[in-house]
Formats: sequence, structure tokens, C-alpha cells
Amino acid sequence: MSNRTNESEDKMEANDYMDSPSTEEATSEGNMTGGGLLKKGPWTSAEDAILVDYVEKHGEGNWNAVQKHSGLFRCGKSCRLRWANHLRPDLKKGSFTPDEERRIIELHAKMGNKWARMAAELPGRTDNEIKNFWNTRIKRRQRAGLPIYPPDICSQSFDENSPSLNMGRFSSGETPNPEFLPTNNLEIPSVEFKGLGVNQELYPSFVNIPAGNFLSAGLSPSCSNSILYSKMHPAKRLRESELSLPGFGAVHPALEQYNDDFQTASKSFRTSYDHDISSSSYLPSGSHALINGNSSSLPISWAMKLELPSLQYSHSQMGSWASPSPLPSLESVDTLIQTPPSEHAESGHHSPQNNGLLESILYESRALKNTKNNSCGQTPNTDAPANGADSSSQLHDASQLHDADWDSCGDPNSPLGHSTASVYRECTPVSGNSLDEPQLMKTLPVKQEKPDWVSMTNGNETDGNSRHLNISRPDFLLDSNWFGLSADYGKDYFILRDAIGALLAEDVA
DNA sequence: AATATCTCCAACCGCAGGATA
DNA sequence: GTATCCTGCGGTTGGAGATAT
Repeated sequence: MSNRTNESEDKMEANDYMDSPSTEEATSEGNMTGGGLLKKGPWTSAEDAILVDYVEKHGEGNWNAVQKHSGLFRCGKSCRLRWANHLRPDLKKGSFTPDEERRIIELHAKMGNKWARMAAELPGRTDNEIKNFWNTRIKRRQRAGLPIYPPDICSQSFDENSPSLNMGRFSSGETPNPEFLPTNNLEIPSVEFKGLGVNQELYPSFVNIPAGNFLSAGLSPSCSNSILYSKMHPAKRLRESELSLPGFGAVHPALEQYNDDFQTASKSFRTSYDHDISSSSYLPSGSHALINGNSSSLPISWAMKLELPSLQYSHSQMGSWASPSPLPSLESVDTLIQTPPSEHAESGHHSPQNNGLLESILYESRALKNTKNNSCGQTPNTDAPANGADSSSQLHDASQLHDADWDSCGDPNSPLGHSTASVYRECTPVSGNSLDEPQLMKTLPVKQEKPDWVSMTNGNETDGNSRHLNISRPDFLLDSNWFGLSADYGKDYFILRDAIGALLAEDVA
């Protein structure tokens, strides 16, 4: 397809063994599998010719038979891929036209990472092409600090879907629609935590904390670059995206548990996220980023994959999981959040390494505190950056304040002492249904979701536990030294702070 | 010119779902 | 009902070329 391919094939041509595939040749190349039966790696033109010939004679499909009948030493999968991506006669060659590019963006805004479906909408283009284009584009825009979707695409997608589908409206300069959540039209400049320093220097675990919660707070997908989700199994994540999209309901309870007070908020982060990631049944299938049922696989040091919400989350959907979106959407942003390697596993401490949320911070700050105090030399994160200690000290008090909470809930050293259910029960005023119960998905939205967003929107929720986030006061983040200002990441902090300030202003207005 | 880094993309991998035995 | 095979999908990787230092 590309020149590169041809070049590659030309190179391969010299070693082409297709007419007389010798085991010696194959194994020497190291690209044979199954004991030298199947070839891997770049296709040669001879192989292409064989495959084309085979398909012309036998038609597409039955790819596993290709090897048997054509003499190709390729697995059926490889044949299908080669045919679909390079040999199909109806394939367009060359780079995408501007129209195609725009179409891809539009489609992605609607569909998320549904490359095959997008390819179906773009004759002559393959899912692989589109995927590569998109990934490249994402990276480019991330670097440039640009929103992933242009404003017009956002609004178009928005309009196409539903008046209430507002999550995609992150365009700049757009007049906020008062119908929407006051937080949904906010554009936040792309902030890469990679450069922010928070995750690397202030606190490794930070990156995981506000991720879903920021999203759930209605920050636009354009701030996706700064919003970090846990990495779930890609296949499951995407497959689940095809299911209903109740929105960010899973994290709403988290927000509801916030208070202006950072310390309370920190606890809420902990408890809610514990629940979110550990209770896969609870997670709405649409909250791709959080539905990694395999939350236990979450390391504390991540190369995190960022999942964006679709443009289709509606206010109503957020308020009620009973309203799945017909067009699930998400996108993956290859935001790699490089964090210092965690030594939790080696530390011997119990650590909340699996949730990576604020509890991790608090736990680790506690550990750091203890390290300082006891000089035992064993810390949960022994190779944390120097200023990590400083930053953790910012959280120090919070962790102290919640020692009792942790102690009362199980393992005094680790928030993992909480079971999902216990955490949830402890921190949410939900009665009756256990999160461990399978029917949670059905029952929880009724009991949980409405108050979450309603309360956040109205900002007048006065739960007895005072753990609700008043979304009208997103400034709680600003006042909490959340980002641990330093010269290194001050700029990004202010960007984000301004954005949150704008959010607040909108809400107030 | 040499080296390092980045970009692009073809191909691979694992998984899930459907079909069939 | 279960096992197996086939196919398709989406994420990831590795290498070649391009660009920067």
C-alpha cells in the first residue's frame, strides 16, 4: 500500500521463500510460528500475488483454508488482514483527503473507537488506516494542546445526537447552553500530566485521582488529556462500549461524596473510587475508563490509557442509567502517564496499589510520614522523587485525619481493608442494595444517580454526611493545594485552575 | 556526518461472538 | 449444553524512514 510497504516487500523479495519455503530460511528469519509452519512479518509481493489469486478464485472468507490450498504459509488471520487492508481491489490508496479526515473526526465523535464501523462509512478505507490516522492525530493534538474534536465537530455531533447530549460540547467560545449541566461546556486546555509534574513529582498516585471524577464533574472531553483513567482490558473495554452508556454514573457517587474540604474530598475519592473500580458490576458499561473489572491489575505506576467519554452522554443519561445511549462512544488517547515506579510490592506494606486513587496518596503519604518519623527506611514508594515527600506532606494532614476512618474499616494500614461494599455503605447514604449484588446495575441508578447530578448541579445538596460535592464549587480543588504548586508545573496548574474557575463562573451564572 | 529521537504504519496479538459439530 | 473453529475487532508493537540535534 505504502511506499514503505513496497520497499519492505522488495527487501523481502530477496529472501522470498514462497515458492520453496525452506525451514532453514524461515527459522533463520525468526518469523515462522508453529514450529516453522507459518510465516510472520511483512508480506512479500509473491505472497500477495498468491493471496490475490486465491481470493479471485475462491472468494473472500474461509481464510484458514488459504494456507491449505494456496501454499501460503500464513495463518488465516494474517491473510484476511492482508487482504482487507492492502489487497482488496476497492481500497483507496494514499493519504486521507481533508473530507475524509473530517468525516473520520465526525464519526469518531459519534462512535468512538469503532474503527470497523467507521471504515464502513468510508469506502475504500480500512479500519486500520483509520485507527492509525486517529492515533496519530490524537498524539499530534495532544502535543499541541488542542482539543481532540474541533468545535464545529463537537457541536455538530451534539446536534445530531440529541439536544441533551452535551458531553461533547467542549468547544471554545461556544455559548454555554443553560440547558446543560453547568460544567459541560467548559473547555480546558489540554494538560498533559506527563509534563505537569504532578504525577511524577508531586505524587505518583495523583494521576489516577481526579480522572473519572473530573469527568464526572462534567469537564469536557477536551480536557481528556488531563483526565486519566485506569487502564482496563482493552478488548473488554471496547466491547463494553457497545453496550449501554449510562454515562459517568459510576463516578457520580464519588462526587457526591465530596465536600469543600479537601480532607473530606480525599476520603470520598478513596471510598468512591474503591467502589468504582472494584465493583465491575456496578460500573455502567459505558464508563469505559472505569469498567475494568480487573481493577486488581492496576499498578500504581501506569502507562495509562486515557479513555474519553463519548459526545453522547446526556444530562439525562447521567442522571439516569436507565437511558443508555444508542451510540456508545469513547476514544482512547494515548496519554502515557509516566510515573515513578512504585515499590509497593517490594515495600512489604499493604498498599492500595490497585486503586491508585486518593487512598493511595493518603496511604503513601502516611507511609512517608511514618518513614520520616520512624526512619525505618522502608517506604511504600522508596524511589519517589524528592519533592514527592514534600507533596505528600501536603496531604499529610489529610491522611492523619483519616487514619481513624481507615482503622475503623479494616486494615489500619491499607484502604484495601475496605471491601467494596463496605466502603460504599460507609460513605453513601444508600440503603438496601449491596454493591456486591448483581442487580446493582439496575437498582443503583434509581437510588444513586439522580441525586448525584441533581445535587451537583444545584449545588444545594445537604446530605447529612456532608460528603457531597457541590459542583458549584469546583474551587475546592483550587484551594486544596491539589496540584501542589511548584515552578515545574505551575503553568499547567494555572491552566487547569483557570478552567475550573471558568466552570465555577458558569455555574454561578 | 553521526546519532538520537520522532513519526508512521503494517502486522501482530488477544479477545469476543457467532457458527458448527 | 459444550467444545471447537472461524471471523472480526480493537489495541499494541516493531521497524523503517524522517527529522532533529
